[in-house]
Amino acid sequence: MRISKAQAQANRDRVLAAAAEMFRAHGFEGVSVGELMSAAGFTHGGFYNHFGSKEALAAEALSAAWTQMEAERARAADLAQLLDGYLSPAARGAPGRSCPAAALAGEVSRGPPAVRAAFAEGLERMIAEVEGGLSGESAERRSRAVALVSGMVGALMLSRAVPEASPLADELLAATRREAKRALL
Amino acid sequence: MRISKAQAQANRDRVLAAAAEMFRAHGFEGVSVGELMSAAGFTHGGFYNHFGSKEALAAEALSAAWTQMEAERARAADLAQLLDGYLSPAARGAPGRSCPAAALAGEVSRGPPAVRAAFAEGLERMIAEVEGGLSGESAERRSRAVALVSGMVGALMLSRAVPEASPLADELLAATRREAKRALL
DNA sequence: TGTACATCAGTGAACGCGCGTTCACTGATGTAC
DNA sequence: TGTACATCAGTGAACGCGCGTTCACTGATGTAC
Repeated sequence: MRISKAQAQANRDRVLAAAAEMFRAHGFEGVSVGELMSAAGFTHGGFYNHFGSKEALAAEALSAAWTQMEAERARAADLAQLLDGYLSPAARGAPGRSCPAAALAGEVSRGPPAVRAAFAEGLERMIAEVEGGLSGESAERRSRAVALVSGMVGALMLSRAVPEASPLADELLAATRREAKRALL
Repeated sequence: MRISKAQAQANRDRVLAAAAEMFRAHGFEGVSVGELMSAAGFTHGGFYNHFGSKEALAAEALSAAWTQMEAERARAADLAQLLDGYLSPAARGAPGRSCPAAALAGEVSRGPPAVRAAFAEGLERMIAEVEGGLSGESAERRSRAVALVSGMVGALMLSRAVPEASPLADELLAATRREAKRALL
């Protein structure tokens, strides 16, 4: 049965939103087209009415995830607050709703150019935002922002890779929070 | 045809070494049992004479990769040299022969407990080694080492995820090298 | 030391399964007149 | 405004394929006597 254009667009958005969350939670390879469509409330066959391939969706979902994360970041008053949110146990336990880089960097590094480009675009915006929260001379700020973002992403990833509820898992988050704040002052 | 015990052990080691490299280069899911055995010079059927499952091999190969990386690290005279090697374009281009954490953290975070345990064990040794290269008061050293390792792993991963040969790819490596060395002094 | 037999590493065909993608079909929506 | 027809989003069966794993078989190695 055909559907109104507005409804079709809304349905497409539902699939994209499900992908942005599920890909972060389980990885690109950990989610099938069928699971994705089913989570959005459809059967798998209609997928190709909206997206050219699973790979094309991956790039688009990655961009959507970055956009969503920017809205989240905008709620932090300053860099210290952003750090506390980013490196929190809550973020650790909700990969589907937190940083795309921490969730997907590994798969992206083995992925197609379109996905890598979407990844880099969002990462650049995150670096720019962190840089905006730093004080000091300009060239030095950029370098510090890049290193800080690397530390944030690395800490969150490692914290998730280590056995759940191990002391090291918490230590990985706490150490970067502490050292980063020390450097901010 | 049956084979001598020594030969069988050597063959098992060949498979394990191939796995330690190929898993890092292409991810656990990016390498099939058949490809693995073929790279080691065998047909796929014999795999289960040596390993209980692909998953069991993953845990063992991860440990092997960490051990190999420790031998590599031992060649650095001090922390600055270790940083330069770890965050080099050469390491970036050879994931199969560099840090298991930077190559596999994402998949490990969605993996079984045995794999996560093997991951954490190697990571703890890396942290301890970095801590040994730091000066200052003890409790503070540990925290700095944990944050430093997070930054190193994050920078290498991100550098690989971003489009090849982009300025950002080099910048990610350079910024953490620079900021980490500044903090060492 | 020599002989007979059990063991088991490696081979390659076969298995069941889930995957991404295709396709004929349906019927409400959009459009031409 | 009403009518006839083309369009196309969603459905569900079907496709070809590669995967992890199993299995019967081979024949050199290891072992018991």
